[in-house]
Order: sequence, then C-alpha cells, then structure tokens
Amino acid sequence: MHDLKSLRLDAGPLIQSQQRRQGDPLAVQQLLDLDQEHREAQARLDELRQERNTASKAIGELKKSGQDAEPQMEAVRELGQTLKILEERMQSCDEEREVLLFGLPNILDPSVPEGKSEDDNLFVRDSGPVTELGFEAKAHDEIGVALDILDFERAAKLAGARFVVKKGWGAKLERALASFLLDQNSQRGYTEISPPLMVNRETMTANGNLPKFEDDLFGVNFRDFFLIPTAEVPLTNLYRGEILDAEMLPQYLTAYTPCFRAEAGAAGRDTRGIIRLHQFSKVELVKIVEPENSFNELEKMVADAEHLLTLLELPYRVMLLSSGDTGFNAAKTYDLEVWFPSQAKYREVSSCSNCTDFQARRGMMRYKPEASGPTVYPHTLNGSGLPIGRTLAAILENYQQADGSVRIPKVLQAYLGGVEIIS
RNA sequence: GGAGGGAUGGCUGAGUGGCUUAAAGCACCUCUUUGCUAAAGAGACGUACUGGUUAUACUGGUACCGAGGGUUCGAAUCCCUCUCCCUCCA
Repeated sequence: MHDLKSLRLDAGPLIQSQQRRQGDPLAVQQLLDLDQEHREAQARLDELRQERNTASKAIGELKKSGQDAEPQMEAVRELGQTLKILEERMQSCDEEREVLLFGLPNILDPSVPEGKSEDDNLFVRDSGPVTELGFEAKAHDEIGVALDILDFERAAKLAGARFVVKKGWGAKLERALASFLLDQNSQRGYTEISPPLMVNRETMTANGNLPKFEDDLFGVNFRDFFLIPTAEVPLTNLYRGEILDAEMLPQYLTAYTPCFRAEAGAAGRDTRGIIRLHQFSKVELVKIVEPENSFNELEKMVADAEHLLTLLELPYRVMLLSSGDTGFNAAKTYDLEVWFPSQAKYREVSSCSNCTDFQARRGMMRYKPEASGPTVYPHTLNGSGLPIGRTLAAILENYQQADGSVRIPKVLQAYLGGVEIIS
C-alpha cells in the first residue's frame, strides 16, 4: 500500500513505476481524484460532527440546570439525519478508494531493469557449468513414477489434477529436505516458526493477496478463512498491528508449511510433474528489517538461498527480474533458477523480494527507532529457502543415472539413514 | 454440547449515559538534586486522518476503549450480532 500523503505531494514515482510495470497508469490519477473527493467529504463531515458535539454538550448543560432543551434536541435530531446520509456516502467513497489503493502494486526500485516480461530479466551470476549426464535426461515425473515414489494417477483420484502422492523414498525425501533446509536456515540466524495454515481476510489483505488476487487462493467455507499460498503470509503478519521496539529488529523467520494455490491463470502450463501443483510444501524465509538495511538484507537473503543450492550441489543461476516481471508486492526481486536437464533450461525455485514498507503499511506494523521518537514502517523481505517440490524435482533430474536410479545429495544422506542411491 | 465471566493506551488496571482520550500504577522520555552498580522529586507521554503553513515543532477538528450494527440530542458505558480469551460442568 502507498502513503497517500506523499502520493498527493508527488505521484511521479508511482506513475513511472506503473508505466515500467506495464500497468494501468490511469489508476493513480483515479485514486488521487477519489482521494480529493474523499477529503472534501471528510472535512464536511468533521464540521457537522463538531457542530453536533458542541450542541449536544450544550443540551447537557441546559438539562443539568433543569431547563427545557426540546427545541435544541430537535435541531440536533435533524442534524443527525443529514449526518447519516453523509456518512453513508463517505463509506462508499472510502471503500472505492480502498479498492484502488489496495490494488496498486509496490513502487519499483530504480535498480530494477527495464523490461516487459521474464525474457528481459537480467543475468546476475551462475554456479558454473550445468549437469552433464552423458545420456538422454528423463523428466523428473517420469523418473519418479518409474521409481514408484511419485503417483499422479492416484493423486488425481483423491483430489484431481495438479496433485501428487509421494511414496516411500519420495515421502522420505520430502521430510529429509524439510529438515535439512530448516536446520540450515536456523544456523544462518532464522527463527523457526510453525504458523497456522489458514488465515483470515485481514491477514491476506495485509500481505497483498487480497483484494486483488482472491482467484488465486483457496477459501475455506467454514468461515472467512483462506489456505495460505505461502508461509510468507503468516510470517509477514506475525506482528501486524503492533508497534515493535527497535531491539526486536531485524527479525529473521523461517517456516516449513504446505502451500495452496488455485493456479487460476496457469491453465495448460506445467501440467506434467510437480513443478506447479495446487498443494506443495515449501520452506520460506522472511525478514523484517529497518528500512535503511533492506536492500543489503535482500542480497544476504539471496546468498542464504544460494547457500542451500550450493550444499545440494544443484546448478543454478541468479536473475534480477525486469520491471514487467516483478511481482505486486515487490520493489525488487531476484529469482534463483535451477537447471532442469530434461528441459535443458533453468526453472525458478526461489524468488527473493524486498517489499519495502508496502506490506508493513498494509498491516500497520511499525517500530520505534528511538524510544521517544516517531513510529516507522519496517521493510519486509521474503524468499523461498527452498520449495520442497521443485527442489525434489531438480534433485531427481540432476542426480539421475543411466539405469534409472537416483543418487542422493551428500548433505541429505544423513537425513535418510545414510542411503546413497534410490532405485 | 451446557453455564458463566471477560476484551480499555507499551503493560497492569479503574471507569454503567454528558465533568473521560480515558483515573491510578509500571515502563519509556526530559529536567532537577544527591551520588558507588542507583534513589528521590518535577514534567512530558496513544494512534490514524485532516485544517492552520511546504516539512518539523506548535495548535484546531474528527474518529478510535475486540469487530460490526442499533438506541439516544449525546455511548467506553445501554441493546443486538459476531470474533477471541478465561472459568466451571458434561
């Protein structure tokens, strides 16, 4: 969310950012117009309320001295009617403004490269040469089915398309990966959190998923709950509505959770395998930091995620997302992409984003840099560290052998009772 | 499943229709005084929006006492619905 006060003063940065994102540049002007209207209505409303308050006080005085106040009361009664109408109009104006305001994406950082899509993302660095198998690479789902560790047909029976059953070593690998990733993240200073997997509307709104992206979420009929699409949601909301002491920053948080995504706009994409499912597990990284450190913290978060891929010995590259490909909440995003031999391409495994004060403002999360000073919005960052499903797929593909068996990355062997190969 | 109690500022907690943005205490901040790991005294001290001025300071106004509605000239206070917490019973 944006600060309306500074927007009024200078909407330039947001308008430019909107253009760079290929977004609707008119929305900003619409918002400003509506805000103007809103403020004028608010001023009128405040005036009338003041009138009512003073009149009511006077009535109280009259009554205390035992005088008749009926004429005055009648007048205020009428005022009340006018107020009611005005209040209703205010409310709809308010709602309209909120929808616009909450629907505008974050302002891009100047360092974000110009571009329309992912094709314009900027190469930053890679881990070196990609895997040379020496035989024709099989796709991860083919390997998984052959080893009887992935079962798509029975998953379809249980739930439908875009689900998977993991079995035997497949299930164990998932558990091993989760433990490994959490242990590593803990060592690098992140506090492990096990949050609710369902959250309410306020939480989803503060995070940025609502009101704009409701179609991407799974709702829960029982109440106005939503299944989390990522642990980023509960983690960035942990301190929502609070004013934190400066000593509480920075917060480094990590959580292992299932994630649920409707994938509404992804029809036909990645229909095979476990790259894009309605349900997948992920270990997430979230940071809540002081504003002046946030871009430096982003670089450190990328390094934390890279460290995991390095330990797993998976070839990867780091890309800086272009303006057109940077997500709604983010001011700047790095993608980590892992090599998939069967596709002969790098595929995204981790998006590390600096969301600046965008989410903190939506959730009214603040802190006091100095005990007697003003309150300030901290910056939030998030990144995967790492997604279990895609990492598992990458392991199957990069560690596959000609005979169909799959070697286990060294760092995971201890988590799997010392097993080195599954066949 | 049944019965009851509760939700107030950073924290504890008073407040059943106007004198309440809200007592008191603690914490934090400033100042004063004495000074050995600190004590005493004084003062200031909520958030958001908005006007006086572009910003800070100051100051006017409005809203906010779990959330949303209602009653009333006037609501933290009365009524209704919901959420959450606690106690007891099953």
